[in-house]
Amino acid sequence: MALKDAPVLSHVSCGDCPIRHRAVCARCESDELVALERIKYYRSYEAGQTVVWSGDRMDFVASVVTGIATLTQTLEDGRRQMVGLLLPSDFVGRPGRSNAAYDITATTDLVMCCFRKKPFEDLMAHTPHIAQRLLEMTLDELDAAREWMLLLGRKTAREKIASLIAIIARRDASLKAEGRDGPLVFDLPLTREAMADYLGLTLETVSRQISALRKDGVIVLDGKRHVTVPDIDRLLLEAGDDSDGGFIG
Amino acid sequence: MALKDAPVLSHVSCGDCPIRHRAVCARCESDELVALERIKYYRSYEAGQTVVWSGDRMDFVASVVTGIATLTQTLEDGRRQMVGLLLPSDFVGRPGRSNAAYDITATTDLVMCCFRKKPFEDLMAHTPHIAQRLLEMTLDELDAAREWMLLLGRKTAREKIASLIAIIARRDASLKAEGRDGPLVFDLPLTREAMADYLGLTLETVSRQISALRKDGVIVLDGKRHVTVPDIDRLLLEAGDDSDGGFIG
DNA sequence: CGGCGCATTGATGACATTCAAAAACCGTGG
DNA sequence: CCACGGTTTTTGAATGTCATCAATGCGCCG
Repeated sequence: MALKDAPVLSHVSCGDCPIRHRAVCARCESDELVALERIKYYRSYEAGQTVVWSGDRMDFVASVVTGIATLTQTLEDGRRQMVGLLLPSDFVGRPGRSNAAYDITATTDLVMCCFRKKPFEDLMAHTPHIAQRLLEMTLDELDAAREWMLLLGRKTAREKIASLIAIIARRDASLKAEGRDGPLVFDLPLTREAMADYLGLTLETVSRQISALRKDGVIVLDGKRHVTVPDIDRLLLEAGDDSDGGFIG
Repeated sequence: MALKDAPVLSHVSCGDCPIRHRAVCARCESDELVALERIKYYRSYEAGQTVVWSGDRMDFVASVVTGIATLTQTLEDGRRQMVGLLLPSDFVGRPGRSNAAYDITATTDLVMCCFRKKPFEDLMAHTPHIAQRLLEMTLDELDAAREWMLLLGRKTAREKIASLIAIIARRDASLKAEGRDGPLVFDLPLTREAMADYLGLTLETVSRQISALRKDGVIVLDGKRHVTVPDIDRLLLEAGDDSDGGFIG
């Protein structure tokens, strides 16, 4: 288990950072990195902990180093919708805004590399490489949000589940950089309830559709969380996406 | 055929541009504006025309000057979801990408201020004010997309319609900068079908819910498109949003 | 073992979709 | 001015998908 006794990690050199090449600092030269290094600090959260509540003052921005966090919105009567799934290297918070717009929750044990907002903004003004990278990341997130909107607005429950499993499978494969084909094997990092919040469904429907995909042989389950995808193309077909599961040039 | 007599508008000075203070050029100094002015050109499209198809090569970026355009995604079987609603001053296209990710359609007559991508990217590299503004606009769009995700995933048909009308009403009021209260009056700039694509509904459901809101006195219709909102708070209540309809500090 | 959290399964019903038809609207041309 | 055809919108009835309510099962830890 994770961070029992280390709410703040010891200082890790940026050169050794696992997200060095993907995070907001990806494009920085070594002198820029030194400046970032000077103002950074780590925070960790246990699975289930809330990082900030929507509307609360938030005096820092951060990169996810390890673990997974979610952004969610809530209607007064309790209906919840996840609007962001933050994986390692993703950026948290918004320069130029002082209060959080969403609830941020750690769904696994989580470590973030934080910068107090003011110093970060000042640094950004002098460091185009940071602003450039942040723009690029934000545009990617916008694309992801739009893909997600298609899912929420137009896909069936079964397609939603298949899509989510495909997304997780793809991410996992890219991380492990596995051999091209052969069955994919991974763990679902989300509870049924979190999946429901992601997909705009109830947890019962999520459970039913997962069972259905299992029954039809699209996925194989070992326990609640451990998944094998024997045929990724079959899964993508079920997801209803454009043939290729495709990316843009 | 398309653009009867004005495929390219006469050159308008940036100083006189109606979106000068809100578009991607908003922060530019006069010398920066000159550089932009040198590479800009206008294009117009008639209502209903497609600007580009998803996947097509797109060698320019642009700002909407007047009119409304939409971004939509389509599943193979024809299900469509709008993922962006582009109003005057909104930015179209993505620096660093050569092909369109979405269908872009003019839903009204449309004028755009275009920049060929390469010169724009070069200019952006030397002009932090443009990149800064673009980042800010992209972050705003991301927030809007997330609000939209909540709508798509969790709101009922009636709430979706009320939300859309509220969004249009708010935008319209901010444009006309009207007296605080008193009934709001405006036109819906979208067909029932476009609303359905926006909201993840069928056009029949859109029609039914609009009728229901009319029957309940939440809105007053004059013809198909002309709307009066006698009580904006009532409408916001129907939209199911956070009490204030609110913004973040 | 017993209790707690998470997940599955079942029965029922509400809400939105689908299919179908009628009505209202718009521009055109007589 | 009105008639006409095409398009958009409204309305109706039947169907289906997913939500809701409720009970049961599973795994884990004290």
